[in-house]
Amino acid sequence: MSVKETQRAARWRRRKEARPAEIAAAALDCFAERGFAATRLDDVATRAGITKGTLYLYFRDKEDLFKAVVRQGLVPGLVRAEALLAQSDEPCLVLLERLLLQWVELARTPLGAVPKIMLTEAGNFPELARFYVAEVIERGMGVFRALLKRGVARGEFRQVDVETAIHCIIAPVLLAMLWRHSFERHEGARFDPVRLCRTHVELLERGLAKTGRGAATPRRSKRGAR
Amino acid sequence: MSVKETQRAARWRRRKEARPAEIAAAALDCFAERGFAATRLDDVATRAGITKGTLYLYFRDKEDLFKAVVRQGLVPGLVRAEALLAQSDEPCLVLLERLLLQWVELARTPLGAVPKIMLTEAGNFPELARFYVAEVIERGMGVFRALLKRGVARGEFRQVDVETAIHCIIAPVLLAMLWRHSFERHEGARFDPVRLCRTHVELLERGLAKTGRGAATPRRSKRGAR
Amino acid sequence: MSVKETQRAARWRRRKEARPAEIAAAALDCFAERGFAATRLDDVATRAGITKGTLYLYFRDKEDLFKAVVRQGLVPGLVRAEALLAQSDEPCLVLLERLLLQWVELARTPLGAVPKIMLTEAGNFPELARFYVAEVIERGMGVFRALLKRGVARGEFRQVDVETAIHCIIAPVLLAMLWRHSFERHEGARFDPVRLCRTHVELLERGLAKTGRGAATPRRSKRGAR
Amino acid sequence: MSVKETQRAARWRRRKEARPAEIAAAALDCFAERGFAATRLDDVATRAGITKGTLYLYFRDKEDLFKAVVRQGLVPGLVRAEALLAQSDEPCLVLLERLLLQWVELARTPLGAVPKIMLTEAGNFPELARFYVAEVIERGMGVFRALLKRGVARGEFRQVDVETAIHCIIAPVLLAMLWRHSFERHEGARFDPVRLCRTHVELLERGLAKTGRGAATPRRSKRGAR
DNA sequence: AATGAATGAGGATTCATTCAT
DNA sequence: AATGAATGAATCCTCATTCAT
Repeated sequence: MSVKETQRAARWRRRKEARPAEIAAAALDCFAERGFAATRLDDVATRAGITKGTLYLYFRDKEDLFKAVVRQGLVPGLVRAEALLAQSDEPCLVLLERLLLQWVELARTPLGAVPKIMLTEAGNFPELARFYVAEVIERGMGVFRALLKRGVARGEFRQVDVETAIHCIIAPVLLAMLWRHSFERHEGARFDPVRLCRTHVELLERGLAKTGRGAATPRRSKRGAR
Repeated sequence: MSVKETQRAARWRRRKEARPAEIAAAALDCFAERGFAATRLDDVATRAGITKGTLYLYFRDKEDLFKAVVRQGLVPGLVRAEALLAQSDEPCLVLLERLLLQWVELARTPLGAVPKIMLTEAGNFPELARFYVAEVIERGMGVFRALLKRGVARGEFRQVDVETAIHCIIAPVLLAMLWRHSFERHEGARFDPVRLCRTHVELLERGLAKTGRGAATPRRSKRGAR
Repeated sequence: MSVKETQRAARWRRRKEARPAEIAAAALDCFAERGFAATRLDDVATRAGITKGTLYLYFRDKEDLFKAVVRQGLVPGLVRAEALLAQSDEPCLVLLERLLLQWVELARTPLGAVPKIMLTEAGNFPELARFYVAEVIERGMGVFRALLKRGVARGEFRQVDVETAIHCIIAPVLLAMLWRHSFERHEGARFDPVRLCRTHVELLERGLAKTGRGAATPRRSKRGAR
Repeated sequence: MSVKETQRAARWRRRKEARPAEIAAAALDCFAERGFAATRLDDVATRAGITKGTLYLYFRDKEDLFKAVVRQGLVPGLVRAEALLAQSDEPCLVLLERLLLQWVELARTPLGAVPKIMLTEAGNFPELARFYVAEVIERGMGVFRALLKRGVARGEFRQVDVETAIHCIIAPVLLAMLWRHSFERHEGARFDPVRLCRTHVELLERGLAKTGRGAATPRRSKRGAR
């Protein structure tokens, strides 16, 4: 085998190994645009620069492709978030804002569509749903759980129902992502994710703050036994 | 017309008038289970105890049927909310909690699936999206907009970016509904919508409260020009 | 039975007897507009001021209705034409023009659509086709056959292949009617049926004329044996 | 690419290129038998030896298929006619007869059914009607228009209302085609298209002839200003 | 006699998947 | 490894016809 042939073969192999990722990337774009069911494999193939038949060399079927997209798309961001949390020693509120801002950036990318797609397809892919809950949702919530606990432990946050508060914290960011990839594309009513984040953090800042004498206390105390 | 005939006609008419609602109810169940696109009208018909053709006596097409579901299912709640807001003179925070709790109840019913469906299908059914934005989203946000403005005007809430804050307020409730009708059905990780609401309101209570000397202010003030 | 009741009953009966004709008239309009297959019985019923179910009290099915339309619509004109031919003693060419002009007037009425519909549906209703050929076409051609023969016999026309010439004579008028009820409705390229008739008669005048020395003869004679 | 591969590809390609024509041919037969609307694509596919889905690889929809049939079936004849007219220098009457005879031959083939189909469906498929008027009717009339004008210009024909005369000239041939594909299939009353043509040309020969002293003139002149 | 609610067969179209090349 | 022609199941919607009232 000549050198040239070896190189060619190497390029081929590289090419072959890159293929699945290339296809998954193309698929993500399509899924983001139209959802799972409405995406035609023909379009995926075209966007990936191959033909429909070739898809089936790499993925058993449409579902298989979808799984690959999800698996490929979401973990890296989580790893980064976990690293940030582990390494940084900034005030928890600052960290919180940083995390949320980082996350909400996804809204602008096709990856931001994954939650929407998962929401849709969870029912049809129980196994994938399990994977997603375990590997993405739980892990993501884990980051915020750790942060909240740290905040409370350090006295930066007041005592809160941590598990529940997590939902309150992530909800607006998730909403931003869902919105962006659904109504916003077709309908006015746009809103700025970053601004949303800021306002949200502002609310949280007070909502989570330790306060012996906040204006809020009176009402709660009145409600008593409830 | 004899008495007998009148009765007969009445029964007919009652039947005819009941049909759309019956069908819409059956449709809601189907849509909730499989989404809009994946629902077969044949299934809807079967569940409603009629045949496919009969559907078309009452609804122009699938989208029309979905609109009817939305109108029948969601609009009454909005009307009630608007009425409550207009009539009640309770503190805004109390009203806020009442509205959120009322709303989050939907999570337990098939109606709670509608937001998920819309989020999912908005991209593929623009006309439906327009309808939903206009008839439900704008209107629902209108309620919270009015409430927030009233709170600020009366000095019950501090000055906030109202438009953005709306999203922060509704996000957790929406999230609860989406969750319930996607992952929760197949996957553990359950959470209690009511408890979520309470915690959320608790956070908002402080987050929205007017406070000259809250624990939160220091950091913000440090950030200055921002 | 009171006088009033008798009158009412009479009106009813009259009504009842008029119904089929009313319905057929409405059906003609519909058939003329959309053709046989594309006409919905619902539309016919609406136009006749009744409901779909009532149609079936008077006509076995759609085909039966169609037959009634044809039978009702076309015979009167033929009778008139036959009468004219029998009574008038004008020159044959004058009669010919009169007949054609009278006939082409149909182009402007819904009845003008019947030939088009028959042409179309002959294949699907063999029995109706038989009826139409016998009762309308043969009879109509009979009129022109008689006229041509009379013209030849009287020396007003030259010797022609009568059977074939009939087709040449009626073709433009038929074409006018077909055109009017098909392309003309949607597409420019309009033409005036009356003018067509005049030009046609003008051609026929010479084409049928006895002429020992017309400009035409030379070529024919050259072709000889043909 | 090896020789073998080239051949293989060639066979494939030939197949692929042959398909549309094969399908269109099958479609023509079906359309001729039942008309446009009544033809089921399933039948077309079966007759073409393929399945329904394959149709859609080659034709966007039913209308597109019909257009292909027209293009494939009728346009070549028009092109030939146009060429004949452009090249030949024979007397106009001879050309006219040649064109009509050529054209009337279609009556015997399934292609002869196309005018009937178009007449029928023009109302329900406006887009098709537009296409047909533009691509076939206008073009076909153009041939005869040119011929008539040439004849008049050269003094072979007398002055006639060219636009209207066109209709008189083509009407019998059209009628022959319509007849053949409607009543004649089910009903006696046959007639010979070629003979019709001859008689028609014979009439036209005289009808179009320049005549200073034809037998026809007297009546016209008597009617004066008309 | 009239109604009109209900039916269900029927057809166009789409697209994931297969397989010969 | 790659292709792309072919498939056929799946689903929306229409409308002639029936029949209980």
